[in-house]
Amino acid sequence: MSEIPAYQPKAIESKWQKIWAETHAFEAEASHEKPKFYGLIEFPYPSGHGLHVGHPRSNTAMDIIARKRRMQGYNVLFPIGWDAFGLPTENYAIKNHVHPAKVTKENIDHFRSQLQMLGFSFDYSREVDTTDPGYFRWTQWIFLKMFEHGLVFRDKTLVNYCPSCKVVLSNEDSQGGKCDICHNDVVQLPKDVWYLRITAYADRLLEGLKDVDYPENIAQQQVNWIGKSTGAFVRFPFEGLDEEIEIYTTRPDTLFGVTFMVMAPEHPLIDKYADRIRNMDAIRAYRDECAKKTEFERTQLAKEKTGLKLEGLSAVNPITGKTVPIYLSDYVMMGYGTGAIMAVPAHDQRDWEFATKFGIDIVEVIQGGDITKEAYTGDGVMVNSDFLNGYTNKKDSIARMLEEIEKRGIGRPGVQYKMKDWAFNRQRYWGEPIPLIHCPKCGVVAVPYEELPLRLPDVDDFEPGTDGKSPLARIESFVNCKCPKCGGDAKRETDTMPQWAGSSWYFLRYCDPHNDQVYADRGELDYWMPVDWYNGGMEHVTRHLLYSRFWHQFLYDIGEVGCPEPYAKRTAQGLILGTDGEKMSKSRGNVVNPEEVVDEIGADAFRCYEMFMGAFDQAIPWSTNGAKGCKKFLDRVWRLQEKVGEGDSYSPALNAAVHEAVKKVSEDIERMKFNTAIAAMMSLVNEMMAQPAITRAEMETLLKILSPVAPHICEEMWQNLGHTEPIHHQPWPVWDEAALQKSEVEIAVQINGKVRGRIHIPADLTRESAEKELPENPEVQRLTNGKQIMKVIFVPGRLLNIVVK
RNA sequence: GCGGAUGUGGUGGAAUGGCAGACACCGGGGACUUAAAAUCCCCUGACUUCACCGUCGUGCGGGUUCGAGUCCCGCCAUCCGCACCA
Repeated sequence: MSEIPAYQPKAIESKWQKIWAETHAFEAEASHEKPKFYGLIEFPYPSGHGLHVGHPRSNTAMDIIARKRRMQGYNVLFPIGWDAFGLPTENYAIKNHVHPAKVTKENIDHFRSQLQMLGFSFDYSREVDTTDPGYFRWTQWIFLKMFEHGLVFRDKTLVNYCPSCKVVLSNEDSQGGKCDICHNDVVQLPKDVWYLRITAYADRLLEGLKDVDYPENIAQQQVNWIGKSTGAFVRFPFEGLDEEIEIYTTRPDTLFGVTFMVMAPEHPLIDKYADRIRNMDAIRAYRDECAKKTEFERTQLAKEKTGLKLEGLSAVNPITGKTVPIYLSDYVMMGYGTGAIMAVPAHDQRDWEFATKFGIDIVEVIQGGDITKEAYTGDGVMVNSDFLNGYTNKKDSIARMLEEIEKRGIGRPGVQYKMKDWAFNRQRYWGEPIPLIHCPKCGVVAVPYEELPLRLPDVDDFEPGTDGKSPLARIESFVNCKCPKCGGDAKRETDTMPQWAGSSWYFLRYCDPHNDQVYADRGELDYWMPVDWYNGGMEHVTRHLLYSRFWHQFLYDIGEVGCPEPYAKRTAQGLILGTDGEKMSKSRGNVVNPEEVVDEIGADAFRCYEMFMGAFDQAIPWSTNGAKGCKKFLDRVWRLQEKVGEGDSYSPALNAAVHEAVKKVSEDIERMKFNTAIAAMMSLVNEMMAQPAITRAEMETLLKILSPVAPHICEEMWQNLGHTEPIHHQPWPVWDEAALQKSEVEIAVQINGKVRGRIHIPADLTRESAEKELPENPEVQRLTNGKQIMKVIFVPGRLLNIVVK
């Protein structure tokens, strides 16, 4: 035992980070002999602000798992890269008159150094950057494959448009009517837009969830977002016209209760028959009114139904032959179903409200509620419904009605999804150019594969055009080209891909990042894929996680990858909040900078606190004092060096405690219970500190199980013990169940379920003999105090409960 | 409205139906020190008590059980996501 200098995290950490870099310590092995482990975190968007303490939570967790896997003998792929296209960089570039490529490079360098400061065991040799032409060449390649297979199409519809960012947004990017980038209100505009047909994969995206290990809330959120419903399309003829209007309903069995129909204000059939409609002026006024409403007004304030009747146009109920009036109302959306509904006010609350306001008949077809007060949506006996009368079961009545609908040829069963096709083009500069060409003769033609990558032209004006076009549209040399098919003059598509394009397949590129022949060698893909464990944020569940599953499923379908789902297991971390319990943001001024924390307590203590502060999947406020507590813990670990003796056994109890800690830490890391794993190590260290001496083996085992959490200090102490091989090459310790066994245990004695005392008993006492012998124990005798014993319950190692009268 | 989660000391949080509050933070007391920092030791859910003992205690109300923070039924509150989705 000798004098040990104080723990100096700064020196130790930079020393080991340098050694790891020089020895390429964490690069995946090229050989495919070992079992593999592919651990993934969402690659960061390198913003100008750098990291705050929330970002490393995911990285630290997966780093711990990756380090443990290496020690368990796996060939580990734990890569890092940069999701670097996107609007914040472009906006920064515009404001400061620098090229986004330059900003991106600076930001990446800053991010990389921040990550290295924290000692993550990334394989930096496999870094990818989505803005690198060598990367986005393959983003464009996959896009063209989709184009080839009919998954890319152009359509003029109402789209989400952010007037502030001047871009069209997907549904996923405009959730809640707010722009995902600037959080301003999104408006609905009719526009020509490129779509990816993600709805063709809606069922696959649902089905695939059954074969992967996702937490319930993530799977459920995807299910809700996809929003599958089954029902029927039914056609109602217009009275006196050779034209039908189709509706979608989930309750075709209520067809006899239809008393009116409602069309979305923008429904195209209205314009088609404008000359027959007598109140077109009023209709146009109503449309204008609806278009002006914000999302908030439409959903929150519009409890009161608005609308008006179509004069001069009505429909016929195809099952009853009765005339049905048609109304216009904005509670019916053009973007879902067919943009028109059959209204059954007795059994749909929205229809009920509308009917009540406009004095329309309400006809009951399902008994069980009071339809004068509100719509009845429960089950009941069907009435007023001809051949359906007497049905009591929803499933049966729907099946019967579907049969009838098909027999009469007035409709068909059908499925609807809330999820919409993915609006894929952005009218901005800093993204992958869409490799399509508009030829006046041939139409839309793909850029030939051999011409990829289609590079971004170098310009110095990135301002989005006022005409709703991308800045690329102003560059003649880029726009004008020859049609690859006919050789005639043609023009390039000038929009770029959305932020989510590059991230939809990056996990595949990591498998073989430097390949310039294919996006990744098939042998590498077959070895590494699928990702074994993917951790990330909840905010990506209905965007990146859905999009990338879609791209991967497509690649699987065309035989490019060998597994149908990209991620075998997905987990998500909770947010780290500011010390005030609010979400960290620059505007709130509660951002904690990791550099300052590391400067004060070191990266190891920082990592330790990130994992110790609370349950991994819960949101937790940052505590500066809590972080310091972890520094104190590592100080104690460091001082343990003074206690390492030459003997090979000092305390059997401590030896058992070491085995217990190995077991607890091994199991807790797998369950992402990092907080209790660290608590177990703290307890062990406290116990060790209380000993006069500990053995070298005990010290070494502690260092091994602590090393994934606090790698630098453990490498240093490992080296101080005289080792020349690094600790991350050591095998993960195993615990000995036998060593956990104690000869004697203390159990609680309960009387009628309340703890009254404690006794020491032999650990191997069987239930049978315990229940017979223990009531004789003097302490138990004292507690039962001569009362009549009704029942004795013995839980080995836990307690004895005596029921007395 | 629909879906998901959460509710435990002053704080963050532990707890396969089996000793509630592990492990920390904060706070209090003591040791060491000229002093401070660091470190070490002790106390720290509430009420009662000098102390032991005892009583109460996991959002609220019921229930199941020898035994409930945990399971069941009914509420309340907070957070997140979606939302006039036919």
